[in-house]
Amino acid sequence: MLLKLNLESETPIYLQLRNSIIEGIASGQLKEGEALPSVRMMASDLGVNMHTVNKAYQLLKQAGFILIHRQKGVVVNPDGMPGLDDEYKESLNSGLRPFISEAICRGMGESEFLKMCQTIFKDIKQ
Amino acid sequence: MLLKLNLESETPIYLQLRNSIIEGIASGQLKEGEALPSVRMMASDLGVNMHTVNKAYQLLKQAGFILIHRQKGVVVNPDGMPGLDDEYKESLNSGLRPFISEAICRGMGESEFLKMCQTIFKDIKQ
Amino acid sequence: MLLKLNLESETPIYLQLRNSIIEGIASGQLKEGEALPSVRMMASDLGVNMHTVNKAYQLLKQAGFILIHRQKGVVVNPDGMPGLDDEYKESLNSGLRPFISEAICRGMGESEFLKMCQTIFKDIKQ
Amino acid sequence: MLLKLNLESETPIYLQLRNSIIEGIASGQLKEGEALPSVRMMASDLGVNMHTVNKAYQLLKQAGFILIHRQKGVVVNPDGMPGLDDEYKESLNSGLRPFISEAICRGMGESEFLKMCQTIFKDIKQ
DNA sequence: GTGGTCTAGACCACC
DNA sequence: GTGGTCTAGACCACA
Repeated sequence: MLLKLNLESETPIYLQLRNSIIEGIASGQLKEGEALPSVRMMASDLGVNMHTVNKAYQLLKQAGFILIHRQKGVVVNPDGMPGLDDEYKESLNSGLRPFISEAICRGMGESEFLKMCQTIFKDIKQ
Repeated sequence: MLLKLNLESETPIYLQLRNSIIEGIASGQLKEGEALPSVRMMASDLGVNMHTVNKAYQLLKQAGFILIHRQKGVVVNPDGMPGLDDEYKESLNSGLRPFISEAICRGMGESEFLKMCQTIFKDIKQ
Repeated sequence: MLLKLNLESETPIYLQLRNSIIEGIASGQLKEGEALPSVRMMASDLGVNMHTVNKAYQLLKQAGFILIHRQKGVVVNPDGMPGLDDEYKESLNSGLRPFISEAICRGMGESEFLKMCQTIFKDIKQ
Repeated sequence: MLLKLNLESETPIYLQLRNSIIEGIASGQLKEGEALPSVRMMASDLGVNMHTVNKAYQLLKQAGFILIHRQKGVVVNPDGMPGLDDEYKESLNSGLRPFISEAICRGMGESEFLKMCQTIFKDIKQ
């Protein structure tokens, strides 16, 4: 799996990394139980600091997307992904709200917005 | 118009402010041409620093949502909002992508996601 | 003579006023010895504060472009315009420098820049 | 590269700084990809506040002259300078107009004005 | 170490 | 009164 980082983006690298891995899982490129490169390996591959990769992994582990075994390394959680609890729905809601507000201001209709979402869905699932 | 800030959020205050004002415009609570409180006024109302409010205003000005007259103060852009240019669409796309990836991972179906968006649309427009 | 003000510009109104009057003289629309509206008159015509017009007039008077008689009112200096002293040349030089620097950075050639100046010359002189 | 500031000038420090850096790029003293001092470093060098330097950097970043990496610091945009779009030409035109008007009033001929521009061009490019 | 954010308080230009 | 500029000093996120 190829990870794309934009070192000049406003988004911190560790978040880009987190997002890329989640997108990899969503798209099926990373399957449950599949191994991920070690922290050092990925850091070296991407040319970023080890701490940066570690931070992304810790975020993913804490949310339940991956498991980190001291010896066996890092794997996509074989017991399934974290679910749709209320806390997540609430955070998703808060996260989307500013995007939708701005879209309305700029004159984007609801249907156009939904269409864009559908396009992204298709694009991720391929 | 009542603005709600969460001083303990990870989102910087000036961005929360920016988002709240955009939502206010989207919802129609703030109409084109309507005046906004002066930087000092709003800062005092919200209990934050003048410069924090100013930063939010500058962002909104730069994007074309508001006009800042040196003396007359701040008004919602009476000539209409910024439009749907490609640059914006691109940024919207990039911004939504991580949310959709995570939603897919967590087992949220496309229809459920779209429904949530529709709910937010309704909620903002009231 | 019709003065055009942009109340939303970054440039202070009194400077826009000063510049417009100078351009009027340069273009020949205002001739030496010709009368200008009184401070109150012009302020009322333009819908701006009296002090603002006064500030523009004071600037023009100090530089020698106009004369202000307590009774007779304001006239374009009938004894001719201020000349090309070294101080002015120096200030012109300093003022143009940033424009030329940026033009170079953005890839505008010297000839293209000079052409733009010539166009402005023609446009003012008509 | 040596920057000269005039703390008593009417031009705000952050603008002087912006102009100096642009002139540095135009003259070739600052090359594309070259690093600039950190905000704190430059502030300390110049004896001004960090925020003043930051404001200049933010202006330059927004216009596309430099890139700001959160950790690596500031560099002259290695992908080249911003181009000659219509918006810039318009602003250049508006910026030059008052200078040309005044030059005409003061009896400076078109050729003399163009000559001065050429001199500045040479002076910057060296 | 870097830039990002926030505060507190000051003076000035403009109208 | 408004926003614009500048200072001084603080804490945090990031790498």
